[in-house]
Amino acid sequence: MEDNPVKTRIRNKENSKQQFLDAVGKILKTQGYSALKINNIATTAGLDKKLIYNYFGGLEGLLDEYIKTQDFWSNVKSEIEPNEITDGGKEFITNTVLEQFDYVFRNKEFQKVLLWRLSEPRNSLKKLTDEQEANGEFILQNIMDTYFAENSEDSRAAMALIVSGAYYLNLYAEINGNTFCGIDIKSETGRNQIKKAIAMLIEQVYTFLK
Amino acid sequence: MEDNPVKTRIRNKENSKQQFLDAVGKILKTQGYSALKINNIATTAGLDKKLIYNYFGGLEGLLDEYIKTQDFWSNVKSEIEPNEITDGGKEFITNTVLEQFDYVFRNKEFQKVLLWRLSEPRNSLKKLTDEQEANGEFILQNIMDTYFAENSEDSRAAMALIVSGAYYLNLYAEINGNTFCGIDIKSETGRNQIKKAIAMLIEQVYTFLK
DNA sequence: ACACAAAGTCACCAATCAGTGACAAATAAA
DNA sequence: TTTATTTGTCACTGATTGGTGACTTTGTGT
Repeated sequence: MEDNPVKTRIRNKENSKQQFLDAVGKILKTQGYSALKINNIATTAGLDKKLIYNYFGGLEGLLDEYIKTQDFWSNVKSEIEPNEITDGGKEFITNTVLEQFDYVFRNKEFQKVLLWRLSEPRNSLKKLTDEQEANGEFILQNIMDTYFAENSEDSRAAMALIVSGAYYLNLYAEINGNTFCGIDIKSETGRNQIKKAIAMLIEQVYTFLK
Repeated sequence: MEDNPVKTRIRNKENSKQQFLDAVGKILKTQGYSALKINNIATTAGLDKKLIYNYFGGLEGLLDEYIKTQDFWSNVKSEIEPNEITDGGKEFITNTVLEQFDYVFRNKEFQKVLLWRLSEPRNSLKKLTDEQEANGEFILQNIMDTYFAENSEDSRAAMALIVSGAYYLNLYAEINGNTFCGIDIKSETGRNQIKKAIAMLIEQVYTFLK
């Protein structure tokens, strides 16, 4: 057994800061962004709320710091070499969207961040969004635009719809929704149907808009 | 000018109930569902919060009652006669989805209800969802399924993605987001691109899955 | 005019919230 | 060991929240 009758805690600023950041993630995942109150966070972190003011300048600073540390689109900015693409990126993009579809499904924290972004105006969320766009723009310009040429705008709009749909269906299925168009989004078979449709729609975009 | 030095209000229960329901809609539209506090609603309605308890049994009852009165899918359950359909419903469905895309864009209250539904588990929201599904099922069964036959599941999955995308893009554009895949969803030109893509994708579904 | 019920207001309570100053405990420097 | 700084706790304030009992005002029926 441990040797401290009176529980003593190692004091470390960076460590404590991380505990607050972790608490934010945990609360977000389990209770949603509306539960991100300063008392709740302090209790979850097991530290005093005063430290949030000392270390982050308040709740806003802590939340912004948390958002800054997040990176949910790492799979999108995978080190791809445009030269190696021979099919206009069809396979790469299909795989990326399918991966993202499953990733959103698995990662509840990401779901809540997406929801948070749809719900509350906030500079750091806006910045997160801009960074995501910047990542996507790389793929769009270097891979899709060169392939679709004068149809690139149409292809972008189609991709926007498909990717958005993949996001929405996962958020929808999580709360208050089981089926969409009669498809059970949380079931294995339902998800496979959606995935098949994603691949099919992208395929159609590539053939029709060429 | 009015004749009352001391402002006297006509006392009417049904009238007051409606004022509360209107207040809920107004707050939802302007501040989002998280601002639906009992004090806020009472102030907005210009009545005492006690009446919310008297008339609706509390905040929950009022919110449930509000949700019950909403019907955002009236254009979907338009009186359509399956017999009159000759193209498998392609034109009808395309128009319906395009209408819905613009309707969500215009109707901020509907946007907030959609967001609410994605955010908070609630029986009345679940019921609203089920009713929407039931409406959609009519179209799916009587129009699409007969046309797509053995491909009906694939067609449903594709429609789910397209409709979901139309919802998500509007929610996305409203808060923290300007562009998605480089398309400005709130601009006239951007929306036309999305609409073109919606029509194109549905067209492709109809030709490819037949 | 009167009584009575319905409609509505108000003052109050308890719980929860953000924020802060005073203090205690641990660590590092001397 | 002593001193000083950092790290952390605690108790308190003031504002906001949901909820309720006692009250006043209005309308209605006799």
